[in-house]
Amino acid sequence: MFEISLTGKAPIYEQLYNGIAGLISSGRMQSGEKLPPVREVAKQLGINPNTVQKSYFLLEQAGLIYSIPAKGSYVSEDCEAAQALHAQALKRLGEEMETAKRAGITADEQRSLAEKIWGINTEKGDNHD
Amino acid sequence: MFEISLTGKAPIYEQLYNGIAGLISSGRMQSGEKLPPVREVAKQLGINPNTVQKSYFLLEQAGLIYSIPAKGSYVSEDCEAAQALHAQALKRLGEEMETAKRAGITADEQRSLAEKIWGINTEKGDNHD
Amino acid sequence: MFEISLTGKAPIYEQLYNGIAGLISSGRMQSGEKLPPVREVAKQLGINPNTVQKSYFLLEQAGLIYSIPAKGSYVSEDCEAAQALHAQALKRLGEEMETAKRAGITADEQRSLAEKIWGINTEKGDNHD
Amino acid sequence: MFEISLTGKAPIYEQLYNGIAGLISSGRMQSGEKLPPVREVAKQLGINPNTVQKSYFLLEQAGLIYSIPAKGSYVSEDCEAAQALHAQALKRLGEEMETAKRAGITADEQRSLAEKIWGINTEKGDNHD
DNA sequence: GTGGTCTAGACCACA
DNA sequence: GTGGTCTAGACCACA
Repeated sequence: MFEISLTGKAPIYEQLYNGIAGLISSGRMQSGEKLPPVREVAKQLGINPNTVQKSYFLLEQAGLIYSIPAKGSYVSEDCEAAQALHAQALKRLGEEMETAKRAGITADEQRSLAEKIWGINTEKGDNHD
Repeated sequence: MFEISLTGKAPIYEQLYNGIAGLISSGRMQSGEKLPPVREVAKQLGINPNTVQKSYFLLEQAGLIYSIPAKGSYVSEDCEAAQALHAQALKRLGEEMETAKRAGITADEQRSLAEKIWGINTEKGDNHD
Repeated sequence: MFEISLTGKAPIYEQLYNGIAGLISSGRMQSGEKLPPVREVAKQLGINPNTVQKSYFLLEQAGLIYSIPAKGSYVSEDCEAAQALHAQALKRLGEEMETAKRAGITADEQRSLAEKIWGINTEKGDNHD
Repeated sequence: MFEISLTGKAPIYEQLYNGIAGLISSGRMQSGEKLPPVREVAKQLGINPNTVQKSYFLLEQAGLIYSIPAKGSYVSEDCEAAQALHAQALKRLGEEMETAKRAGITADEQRSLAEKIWGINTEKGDNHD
């Protein structure tokens, strides 16, 4: 369902938050789609329902989902929140690139990395415009 | 001298470590160059000398600096450590790009960001605008 | 017909109760007027008939409406209940004003707000601008 | 220190949040002022530290305070958040007034209430302008 | 069954 | 001592 790493440094609730937020902002979860119940996620991931609850709570606060007690949680129709999230992801990537540059990563290294991740990156004569 | 954020989530000693490591791996601090004394850094940043000490200790462990008791700490001549650091920065950038992609950042957005940071990527003969 | 918010924090039955109670205490629903049938309200609002039933039950308990089995529900002639409701609304507004004051809302801000909602407060002879 | 009602309907963490937020937005807690430690508040109020933690967490998220692990929590210097809070309190008061009006509260009743709470409300010839 | 709140209590990194 | 995370488990209102 969702993926988390229990050994990683990032708190579980944050991993879950980011994972779900990513699914929403990238369109892999659609507006109105129902999220799995708190307790089920907890059972599947082998973590405490409280931890899942925290993630859902934060997602709701961010406007990405809405919860109806006794019914369930659903992806929000509000696309403002998703757009804000996208802007935030962009900002973060920019900051990380700054850090990388400061650490001596060259443009070539960056570009080669990006190609691996996003696929061939329109190097020469492709008219992607 | 160095920059840290007291309110940020990252521990102070880690921020300091990363900051200095970046200066070294990117060549802005040269081999043999003397680092400012622990106590001075602490006073300037308004933090506990123990915290600075921890950062220096970790930098020494990583092979990036060496300390001569009663003299001071110096940037290491050993370039292995710097290379390892460089590899690590690359890895981290890769991970962040993965995360960004998962969050819906497109190749185009990434490229445009990279160009702002590293300047136009026209190292060889590619004329991609 | 009536308005409710499924995503809001307040329980549906409470929203419905308050909405109808407001219509009665403000005179927009008259004594003896027939309320729409439980099932119809439920269908229109897309909620469970039990939930509507609960609201009607509470309205009846409060003396604001009365139900005749197999005929329907009607706004009560009893004005005691409506008066009690009015007193309750007053009390609530007072509490909210206390909260607002504690949050730093000034008398001026309050007054300007009230004027927007109730219209210019110039009932008697006061010429305060 | 702070006040909460264990019998009220509003969740404890929310009462605490609102109480502290009010102190900040109304200027009774100053920028940079230290908040009492989570555990101490919990002990004084006879509630669980987790509940206090939740309030502090939300206050930090709202930008009203910032927490430095192992040091403490402090009122934020950022006045944007406090302004947003003020705007929010205004909005809420407006909504409550709308509700009150819908429930049949008259302008006179409202004004008389406001006078009790904010003090004499510049009715006639006072030149508060 | 569902989301939400809360307690009791453990543990962690950090200062 | 401090904020922060997490578990285990209880209980609630509501649908």
